[in-house]
Amino acid sequence: MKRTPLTGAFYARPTAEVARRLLGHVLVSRIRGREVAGRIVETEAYIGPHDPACHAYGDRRTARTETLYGTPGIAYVYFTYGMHWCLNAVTERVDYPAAVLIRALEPLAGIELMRRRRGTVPDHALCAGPARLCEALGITGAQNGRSLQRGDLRILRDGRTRFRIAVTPRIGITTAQDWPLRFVVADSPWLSR
DNA sequence: GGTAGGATAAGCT
DNA sequence: GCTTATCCTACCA
Repeated sequence: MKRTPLTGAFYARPTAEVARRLLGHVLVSRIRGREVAGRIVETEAYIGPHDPACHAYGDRRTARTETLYGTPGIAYVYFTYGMHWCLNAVTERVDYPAAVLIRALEPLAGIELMRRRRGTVPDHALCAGPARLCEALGITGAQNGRSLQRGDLRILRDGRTRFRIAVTPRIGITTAQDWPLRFVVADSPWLSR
């Protein structure tokens, strides 16, 4: 079955809606010609200048956050805690800084390569966390600002699977801790926690 | 099963 | 100097 990329219009909508609707679709990495793929099972929304947990809170437009202000459907990849990369899909409209953090995948293809990249971890931890999935897929700052519709990183439509969605507060943040903006495939064994 | 502490650097005040 | 959209290991139960 042929899968096609989610279009720019898919991302040009309210961020929480994009976060919810990304669940079940497939993230494919073809970095350095090697294909690795997983189904998105956990996301979080970071919604613009009025969201205290968003990097662009207060409309802080800097070299780092510039990508968040870009075209919906590009990747925002940032570096944190001195050693980890995290992947987002930019949403809404140009000049409005919002994105969806991809927090966990169900591994679908290239699992041997994921194991080599991740080292000695059980399979359920291969892509269970935003930095873990970036390591498993080979994602770094080289992908920041790149389209998710073509090239090294793509998110492909897949509506075949049915599942229940659960909503919780976001993880690892210190402000706006009660905002229900984390979306998960309920009961998936591949979640970050 | 659980949690505390450390790694390690960009970006901010 | 302090914080951070994290992860791993060590240790305790």
